[in-house]
Amino acid sequence: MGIFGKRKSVSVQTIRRLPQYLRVLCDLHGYGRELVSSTDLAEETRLPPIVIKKDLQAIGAPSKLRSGFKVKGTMEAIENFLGWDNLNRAFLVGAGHLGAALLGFSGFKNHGLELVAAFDTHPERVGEEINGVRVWHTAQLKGVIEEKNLKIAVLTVPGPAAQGITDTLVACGIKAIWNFAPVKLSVPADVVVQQEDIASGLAELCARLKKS
Amino acid sequence: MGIFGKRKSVSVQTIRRLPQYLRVLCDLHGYGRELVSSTDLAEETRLPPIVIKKDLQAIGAPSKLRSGFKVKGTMEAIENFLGWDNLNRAFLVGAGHLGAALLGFSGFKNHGLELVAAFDTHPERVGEEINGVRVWHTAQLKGVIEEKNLKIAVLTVPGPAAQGITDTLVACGIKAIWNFAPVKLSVPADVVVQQEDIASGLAELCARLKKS
DNA sequence: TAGATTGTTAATCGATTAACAATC
DNA sequence: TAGATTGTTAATCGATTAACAATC
Repeated sequence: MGIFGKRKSVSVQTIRRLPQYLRVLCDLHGYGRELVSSTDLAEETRLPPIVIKKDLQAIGAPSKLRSGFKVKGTMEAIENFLGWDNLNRAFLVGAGHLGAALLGFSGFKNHGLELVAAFDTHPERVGEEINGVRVWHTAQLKGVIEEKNLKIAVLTVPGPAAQGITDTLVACGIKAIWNFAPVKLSVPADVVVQQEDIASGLAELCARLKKS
Repeated sequence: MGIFGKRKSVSVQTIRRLPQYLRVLCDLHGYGRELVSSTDLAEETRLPPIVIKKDLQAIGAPSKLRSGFKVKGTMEAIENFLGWDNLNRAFLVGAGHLGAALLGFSGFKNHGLELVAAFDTHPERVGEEINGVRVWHTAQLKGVIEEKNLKIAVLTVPGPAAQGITDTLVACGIKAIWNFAPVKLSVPADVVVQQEDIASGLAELCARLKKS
């Protein structure tokens, strides 16, 4: 964001496609490819080439006229745009199966997210380590958050518990919540809530299945 | 779909919002409410009332002029539209943490999906029951699928295994795949693949966090 | 009646798509 | 040169939003 005011904002649709590009670029980079055209990327992602060209242009990905986009530079542009070039330390609340699945997903480190603590209320989970991450009792939330100065929460608790935990998180000064519970959370305007609703995907699947 | 040809198709955006409405309607129905206006629903979901009105009109939800939409009838309209009024039997491949999380999610029964089998290659998982669902060895895929006449697969295997399993599934005559692996699957045109990409949500969160 | 609401049509907005110039 | 590609502008399309009539 320069001194000349904000540039035209990038659409959510574009933002949500970026990780796809990043995965392909990462592979290509591994093979030693230096340039890639939008038609090449289109083949891999099965998106229209023009969409890809526009998306990459929107985030200012470097290119060579006539030859395509620079693989390494474009990776860096995406990572920089998403802030994935430095790690955000985050923590997880609700160390059930879903929580454990997320803790076990090593890919987050490449996505700017490092889970450094987990919380749960089940006595048999508290004190455990899942994938090297200590599980604390939820009662210790405030203390650990403040000590480690954490600002991002991943919420994988059962629906009925979500709003209560959220209120605590907000009181602790959390700035972002990635919510996997199927519940609309009430938060102050300055807290970012990213809702992950698995039912939406299922609905889409079912609708497409009916139509086909 | 009447004999006069297909009605104007409902947008994916609308489809993905339907489960939200269904949840609120379900609550209201539990309280005995019979009618609900789009402004009421807007308050609960924090979507613009006009969006809700349009969405519900698009699927032909019943209403009473001036009084709002009929709670029970609208629930039925959504469930019917999504095919959630009768259960689709499905199975899961990959009984790790994420798979176990999905098997443990009882909510699917209200969403038209019943997981009746799971598959994995880890010897210590095979033969187990997770939430009452038997885990078979992946080698038994074909036999079990045919015996139970299953058409819908939920894929929760590691990325590198996804395409291989998919080829097997396609050969078994599967019609739909709900894919949680961050991999674009290659399938014939008549197989529906619903891609669930967790990185998209994270990208959106990170972009919003940077902007705020 | 007044007011809140659905029903319906029109206007707006922005994402996608197309077109074509520039260029190596 | 010819061809493939980015760069850039314009056209299209469809979702969202607004407006207002009908009505109980």
